[in-house]
Amino acid sequence: MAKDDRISMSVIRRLPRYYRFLYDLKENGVVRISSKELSQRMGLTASQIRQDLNCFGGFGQQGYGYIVEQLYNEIGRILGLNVLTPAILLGAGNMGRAIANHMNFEERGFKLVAILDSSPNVIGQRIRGMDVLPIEKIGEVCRDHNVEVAILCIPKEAAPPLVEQLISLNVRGFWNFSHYDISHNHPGVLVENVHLGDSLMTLSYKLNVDRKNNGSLNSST
Amino acid sequence: MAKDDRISMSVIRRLPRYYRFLYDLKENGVVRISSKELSQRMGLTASQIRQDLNCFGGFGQQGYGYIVEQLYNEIGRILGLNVLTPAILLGAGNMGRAIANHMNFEERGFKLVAILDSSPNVIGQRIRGMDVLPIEKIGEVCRDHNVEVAILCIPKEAAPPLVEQLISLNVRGFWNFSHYDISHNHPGVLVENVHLGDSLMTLSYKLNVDRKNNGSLNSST
DNA sequence: TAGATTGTTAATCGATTAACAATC
DNA sequence: TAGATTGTTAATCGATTAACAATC
Repeated sequence: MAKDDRISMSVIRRLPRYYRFLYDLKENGVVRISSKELSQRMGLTASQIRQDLNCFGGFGQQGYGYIVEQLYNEIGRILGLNVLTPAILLGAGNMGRAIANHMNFEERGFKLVAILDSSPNVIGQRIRGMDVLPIEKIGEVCRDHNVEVAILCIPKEAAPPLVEQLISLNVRGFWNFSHYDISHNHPGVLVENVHLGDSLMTLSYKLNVDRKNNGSLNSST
Repeated sequence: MAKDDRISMSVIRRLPRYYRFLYDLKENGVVRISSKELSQRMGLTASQIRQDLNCFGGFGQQGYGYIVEQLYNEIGRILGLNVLTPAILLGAGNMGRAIANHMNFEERGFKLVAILDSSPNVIGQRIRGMDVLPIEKIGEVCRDHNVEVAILCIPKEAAPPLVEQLISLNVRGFWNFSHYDISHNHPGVLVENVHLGDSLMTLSYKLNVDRKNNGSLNSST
């Protein structure tokens, strides 16, 4: 349904944000919106919004704008949220537990089917209605549930061999919270990195630049 | 110390990753590295690495390369990790607790000075050696510790008024895990957004594109 | 019809890559 | 010195913005 197969990541990464804003508009009973008004609310240019959307098709009506609910649904479909991909979570430490409890997987295109860990302290604990399974069950779980995605909330050192094993078990996507860089080591595998430490250091940088340009006119966003 | 004040975010966002790779090299006893070898390990071009580093100064030696430890320290300094900015964490739910326990703030340029929440269920709980304080103490805490940064692990609805209050208390940086978009509503304020839901939906998109280009030759990274 | 707003092409801007002279 | 590799300029590539004809 896409007009072109090679859509740039810059465009893709804006889609979830459009999706959030459209959801809010929808909830507030807004029926239609023009690229101009949406651009003002989101802090973008109207041109960019129209360009982005037209990568996937003409969802608007000339002279009228976009129907909020329809556009919301289209973007959800483009993001593939209608298909629930089976995923497992590896590592039930602080971060793993938070992700398991906090994320709304079903509304983001995933179904969490199991949580696994290697530590006897956490195996058997109950998280989000699931028993934490011993890591040894990984093969069984992947086979039984056709697991396609692994969420890595494990220490860096543990990552490399686990990634190898998971790939051999037909896992082809990773939501990676570990400090290990999967991407370029494994071409063909789909990776979304969440490097929280990197994000925090970026904020540190911004603060420091701001300090230098101190009392003066400036601030970098 | 920067050669130019306006360094693009594309460059900045690569710095933490350089920092991680250099740390590993350092730990493995590697003393010097050329842009070429680093580029191969990181999956970048050597050209890009040299361009990036030269935004901040000439850290290398012609004919030799870069001294790993020195470059590591320089990048740390550029990121401002030597200055510990006082920060508070708002919201001691799953995500807030995970962030408090999991993040190595001191090595990323921050010092976590307090955790606050509005729910009687969590107020008084002990997290990382700190009692969770009632949200009403926010003014006192900000004043006493010269808090510059707030980490938002709160629901979307709670964010807007809190952000206003925090700005009036001289908080000028946000590490934002909430679904509320601070950035363009508050120019001049420094924001680093961590939209985990957006990241997850992006992964969903990649999987779906891959499904379409199925058995065939392709996969988008 | 007149007014509004899209879809799309063209112009601009920025980021990445290539090339090479400078120099350790 | 010869070889290696940087720092930096020039060329290319991609992404954003502007403009406008198409059309609801």
